[in-house]
Amino acid sequence: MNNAMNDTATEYRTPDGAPTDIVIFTITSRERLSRKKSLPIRELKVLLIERGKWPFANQWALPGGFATETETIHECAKRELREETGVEGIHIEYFNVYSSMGRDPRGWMISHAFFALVNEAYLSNRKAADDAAGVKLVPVSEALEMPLAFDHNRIIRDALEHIRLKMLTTTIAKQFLPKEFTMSELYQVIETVVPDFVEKNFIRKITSTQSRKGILEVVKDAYGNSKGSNRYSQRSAQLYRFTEYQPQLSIYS
Amino acid sequence: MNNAMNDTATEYRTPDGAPTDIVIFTITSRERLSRKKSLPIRELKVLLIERGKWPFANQWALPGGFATETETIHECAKRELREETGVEGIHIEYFNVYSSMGRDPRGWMISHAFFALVNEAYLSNRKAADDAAGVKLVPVSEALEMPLAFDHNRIIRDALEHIRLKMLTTTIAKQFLPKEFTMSELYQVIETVVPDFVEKNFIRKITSTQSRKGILEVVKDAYGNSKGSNRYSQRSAQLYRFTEYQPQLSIYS
DNA sequence: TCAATAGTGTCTATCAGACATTATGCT
DNA sequence: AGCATAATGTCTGATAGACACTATTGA
Repeated sequence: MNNAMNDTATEYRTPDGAPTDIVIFTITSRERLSRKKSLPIRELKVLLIERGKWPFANQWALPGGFATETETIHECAKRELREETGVEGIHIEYFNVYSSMGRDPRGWMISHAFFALVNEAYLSNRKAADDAAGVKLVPVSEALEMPLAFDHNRIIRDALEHIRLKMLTTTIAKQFLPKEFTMSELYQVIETVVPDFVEKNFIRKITSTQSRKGILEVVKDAYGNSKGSNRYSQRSAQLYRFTEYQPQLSIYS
Repeated sequence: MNNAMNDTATEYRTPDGAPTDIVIFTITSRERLSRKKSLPIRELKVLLIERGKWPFANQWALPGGFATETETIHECAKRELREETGVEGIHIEYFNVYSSMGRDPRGWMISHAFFALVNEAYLSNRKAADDAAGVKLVPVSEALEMPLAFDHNRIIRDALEHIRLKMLTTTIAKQFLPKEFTMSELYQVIETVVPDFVEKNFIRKITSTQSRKGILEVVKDAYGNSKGSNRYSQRSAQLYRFTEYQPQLSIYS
């Protein structure tokens, strides 16, 4: 049995670096021009930075940077996320490694790709400062069409596929929402990430279906009265929040 | 914005190697002693090799090896799998990276972990040759208790968590089954990987539930008669096979 | 006949999905 | 009143889950 692990590593050429790339997703929302009280237009965007140096100078790329030997890949990603957006404690998740030959003209680079989900509110203050510094939020559909540095188009495509799956099978939607939200906000967030999501009786299912009602809970005020919001409509809508509960999905049951 | 990606990589210390580790799962089945025609005892096992050299000489470890610059990490894993088990075209999937400091006394090693699901039949011929060469199949529960090399206990634990989730949400069960199988075989495989899986009306659900009946199809012979097997019972059981269909799971519908 | 597995009948509460209808409250 | 959003009523057929029951056939 020929097992390279039994040999010393020094016989081999070693990688020239272990960078991380982070696909930072956010959902922006803006009021519709026509009316004040109506559901906002939401858009899924990804944060890109403009490269200053070779390679791919002046091209747009994903934020990221090289890992050092004193940190794990995950710690590196968290650090880069903090440096790029100034936020911490945000949902960040590893999803794939990119290592094809020639993906980086600087040498043999094994890149570790993460995605992060950031609430628009966290980025808003940061945004003004970044406008001057070659940082922008781009609608995902546009980003996929741009000529990005390295294999970053591919990485964004893969990340998008991941968060679409996760949006439907986990409660990551909460990353894009305030703590308390209305059903139509939740529905819009899901729709924004997964465009072909259609669920006619959405409210009913969540609220009156035995097996699913554990996901959300009604928000009540100090007196036990249920709390509503009329941000988007005249009639106020019930506010909900996510619980800790994550349903077990199975194709066999 | 301090972005390391804009600097040249050569300013930094580089990793000493990019190994892959592969958690090769298989399900062994053996006849119950008491009776010939009865459901076999199935066990989830993982393939371990005995290390010959420093570090962790004579300790058991996951198979794997160093990637070279001319192959991707995924290609490396496939190659190692082929070298260890002699099989190709098997389900192999990347699931995490391990990079904590000091995980490998040889230096800064960023290890990429895969799991592979191999049908017992593929390994059986190989097994005799390997017995002499420090290769063995160990029940997963035992492997987790053994003092394995590196952080391989952790890697196996993570891999197990992954395949448990995948067993219930995808059709990877087919990797452990022959092309045509009975319901009780399928049920046993699921049970073996996910011990607390209980589904009383299993057969009925798969066969008569609109939304799920696309997963499996009844096997028919050349004359269109449905085909059965009486390997495990006197009364012959209907044979099924997986279709290409994978149901979409969602917590919201 | 028994043992071991395979498969069906039947019942109830719940759910999915469609569609119509009503509620709220600002302009 | 008109409007946009929120929420409920009502119907049909499908499903989940439980449990009892019948079927098959080698030893």
